[in-house]
Amino acid sequence: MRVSRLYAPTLREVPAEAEVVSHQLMLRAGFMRKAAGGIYSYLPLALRVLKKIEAIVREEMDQAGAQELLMPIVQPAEMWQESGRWDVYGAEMFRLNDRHNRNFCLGPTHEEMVTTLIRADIRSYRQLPLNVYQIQNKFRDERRPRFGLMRGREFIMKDAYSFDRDEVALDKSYQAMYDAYTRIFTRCGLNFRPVEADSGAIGGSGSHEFMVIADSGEAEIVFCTECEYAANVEKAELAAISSVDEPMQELKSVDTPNCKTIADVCNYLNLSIEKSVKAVAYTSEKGLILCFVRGDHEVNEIKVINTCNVINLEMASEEELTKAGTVGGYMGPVGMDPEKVMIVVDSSVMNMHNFCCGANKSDSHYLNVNPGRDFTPTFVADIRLIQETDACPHCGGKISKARGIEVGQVFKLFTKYSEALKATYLDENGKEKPMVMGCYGVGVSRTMAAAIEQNNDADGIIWPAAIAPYQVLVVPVNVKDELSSQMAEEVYSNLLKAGIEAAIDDRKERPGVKFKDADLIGYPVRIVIGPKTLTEKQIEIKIRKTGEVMSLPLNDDYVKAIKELLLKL
RNA sequence: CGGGGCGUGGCUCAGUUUGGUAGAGCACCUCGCUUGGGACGAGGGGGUCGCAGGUUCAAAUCCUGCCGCUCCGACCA
Repeated sequence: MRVSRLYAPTLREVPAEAEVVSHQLMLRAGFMRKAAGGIYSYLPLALRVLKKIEAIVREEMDQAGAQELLMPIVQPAEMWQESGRWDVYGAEMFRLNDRHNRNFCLGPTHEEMVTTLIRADIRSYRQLPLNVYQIQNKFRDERRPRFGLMRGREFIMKDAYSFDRDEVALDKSYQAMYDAYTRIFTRCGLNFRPVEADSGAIGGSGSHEFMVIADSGEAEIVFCTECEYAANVEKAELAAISSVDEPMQELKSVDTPNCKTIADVCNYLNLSIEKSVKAVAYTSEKGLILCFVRGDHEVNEIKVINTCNVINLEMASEEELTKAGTVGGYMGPVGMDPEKVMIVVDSSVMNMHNFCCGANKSDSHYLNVNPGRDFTPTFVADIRLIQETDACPHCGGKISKARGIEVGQVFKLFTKYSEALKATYLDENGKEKPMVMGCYGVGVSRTMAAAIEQNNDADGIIWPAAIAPYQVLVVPVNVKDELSSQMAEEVYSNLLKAGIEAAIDDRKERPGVKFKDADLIGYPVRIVIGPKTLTEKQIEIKIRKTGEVMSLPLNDDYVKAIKELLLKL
């Protein structure tokens, strides 16, 4: 590629709309341009990176026994109605009508499509297992598109779906995908970690997310410093904390004027925060949900959703609290009717004795509250968020927190869709059974952004060589200097002949401009050709990642040397 | 959806308080000069000031409504 012809307009200044570094750099380096909120055009450089990532994904998917196909983006409403998700999916689904006013959507995912496809063609256990995948644009009308490609409304995704005869076979398919994902992200040169993930209503140990470790990541993960355990904080399971046993004391009401937070109350009553219980109120389609955790703990909303088996969970309004006979800041389980309001109590709270909590009226708390005697929960469950002071749920070791960008997820669907959409097969006894499914996603465009998030410096992007748009840039320092120009062309052409993806900056620009753009775009290797080294019959090689500069003699060996160098980047 | 901020040439922004000729830097075009880390000089092109109403002799500026972008909270590759 000749940079003089390359459509990659670089910007000197950071566009005001970009907040995170990957977004800023992709705009500045001429990789993409915005069409609307969360919707972008990929310019040639970005497309090359995407194709590199896709090629790696394809190789590993094919290797793992999956077959590529391509399903429609425009999907009829009927199959979504059949699975029940047409109404559940809500505002996030891009919907449209055809000229006959029939309902369609732009595919946010393809479980319905693939299941209705497969059910028509697969009838026998002999045709299983089957794993199909596609790479395609997905559409989700996000509440809040942000961070450039990290959360777009249109994005590129690889989605795979496995069909097996039973759960044992699903485990094998799942493991094959898990291993393929590990290879994919390793080959992309990313620092990532698979973590246990919430699998929602489907339950079981059925999901892992692949997280690229980055401070700008939207997800929070915990990992053990002593064993292999790693999980999304949403998922991390916690055993009930036991408390020191002590005799029950008499329930007592105390005045706590203007003590609306747990810190206020403990301060005012001179009480240890571990002797207090705080409440968080939510509303859902099943009504009000009051959650109780120890004062120094936090509620994990995902766990609440799973425990109560609800879909929508929102913070309750003061009005709703009044109606339920309580008041914000002074909520407590004592005297609440578990028939009218869901009372969800964290299992650690059930081990506490003589604790303090709200009395459901202003400026008033109870002391010496005891589970069993003073209130009846609707549910007792692990509903709290893991904290860094907690022990590893697996080995009891010390845990640490980090942030991550979710670039992939593997998920056991079991028979959720095959039952809803009647995708069945006949086993060897002629018995009809639902296929056991799994689904596996890679955010391709997000992976590109994540790679930048993790690999950049003040000068620009530092592409891992495996996914760089071009691997080598040849820079003639001054195109008017005939010898430099000629030698640069020769080196460029030799690199191309050797199968190296090279570009040459043949623009009539000053060297500073070319160097700045080279760093910004992030070519892994830069070769500078100018009088300074040419007089010694050498070319200068600079490694973008390390800043290391070396000279190579201008003979037949330099192409080989560069090839070897690239393998190490 | 709720809450904040912002919409002025391609990009970054000034001008809005106090209404009166639309500006700067970068980018772009021409010429000259320059060439190892975003040079310099001269000349030039490009803006319905987000949109629609209103107030006024006069609106980028004041008023009303709408739209878009962005950040903070509930969702997810």
